[in-house]
Amino acid sequence: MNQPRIQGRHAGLNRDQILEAAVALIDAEGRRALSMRRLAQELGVEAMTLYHYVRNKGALEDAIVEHVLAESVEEPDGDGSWQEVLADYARALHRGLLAHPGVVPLFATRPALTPRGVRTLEDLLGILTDAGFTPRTALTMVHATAACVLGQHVGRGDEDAEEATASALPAGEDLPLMRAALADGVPGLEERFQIVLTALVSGYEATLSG
Amino acid sequence: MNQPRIQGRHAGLNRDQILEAAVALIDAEGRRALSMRRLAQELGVEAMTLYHYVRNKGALEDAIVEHVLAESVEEPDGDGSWQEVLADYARALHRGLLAHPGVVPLFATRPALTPRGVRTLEDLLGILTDAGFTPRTALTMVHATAACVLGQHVGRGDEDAEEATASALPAGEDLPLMRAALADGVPGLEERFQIVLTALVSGYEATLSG
DNA sequence: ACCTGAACACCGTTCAAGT
DNA sequence: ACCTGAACACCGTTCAAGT
Repeated sequence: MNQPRIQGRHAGLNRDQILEAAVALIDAEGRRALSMRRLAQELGVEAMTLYHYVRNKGALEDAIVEHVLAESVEEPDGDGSWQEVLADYARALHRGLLAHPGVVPLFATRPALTPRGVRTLEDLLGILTDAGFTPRTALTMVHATAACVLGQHVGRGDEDAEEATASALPAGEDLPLMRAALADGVPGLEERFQIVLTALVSGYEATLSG
Repeated sequence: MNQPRIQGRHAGLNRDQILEAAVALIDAEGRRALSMRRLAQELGVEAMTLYHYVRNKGALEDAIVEHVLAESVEEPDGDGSWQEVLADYARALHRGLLAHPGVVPLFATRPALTPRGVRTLEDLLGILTDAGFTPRTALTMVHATAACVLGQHVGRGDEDAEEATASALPAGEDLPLMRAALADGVPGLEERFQIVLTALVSGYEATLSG
């Protein structure tokens, strides 16, 4: 990556290389490590070079979000109940965010889900409307579900914030239920994801029959 | 706020003033405007002065999150079904985030919900365990619900990212369901919050009877 | 105790210039 | 076309010094 190179010569850079390097940098050193200068260095190039491929840092962050989404969420295969298809979609997003925890905060700032991937969305809407939801309700459900999944990942901060919660319990106070709840360890991300997904799907079912 | 003041004299600053100024600054100019130097200027003080009240910028951000939470979520009153109490909790958080959209990204980076407010949490657990949930499930439910609410707010970015979604629809493509879904305008934050809250509560109910 | 000034090692971004 | 160097207006944070 840090090969010296004759000045003024093409570096042979392209947009995807930049995005992959950016994601790799974030995965390795956290999102605070992502700066135009640092990323350029990682690519063996001067910072200004990057401005030939992205308008500015904001656009770079948008592109990173898109890149991670495109990598984890794929088009639903035709078969399976709407419940399974929606759950698969949620699980794919969940896995994508698990794989790149450092990019989660970028989702928090950037336009979010599916400026691209409209095709995937259309397919999802098809399956949901076939099940009896209106197009508008279906779209709201998909967006809402994605936002719930994202929400579970947000605020996990520097990994073991969860440990902190446990030890931050005021020593003196009388909090029997909190202590009982934490006896088998702090409920983690996976547990929250599971309970949310189950509840949402079963809640949407109730909407349909009600 | 910008009164001149004799150098070396006490500014009469305190932590709450700093936090309120910080939230006001974020509300007025967005979270990118929050810098130690800028906040200090707003308080008529030198940047370094702030370091007497907060360890560093990260600690300041944590404190802002706590401050907004404390302001919006209050202890549940004893009566009402667990469904109503949980919904009230979600609505309070929702309103708090609506009131301070600029702080939403801070929740995305910081340890999140309830380093303080453990009392509120204990009360919520009491109501949920009375209804038949185990303490651990109850805690997971509360955290998961809060994360879902937060998730709806995340990625709203600079307000009208939603408009962008509508106009970003590829002109040529055949997306009848997307277009039908968007015919009455893009489903907004409020609509997503509503559908999620309803689905979660009804989904949790199903867990209980199942 | 509380506040400041100068300094250090960083940022994103512009612009004109190199090959 | 693609890359660079210098410059501008910022950052967070340290440290020693003022009152």
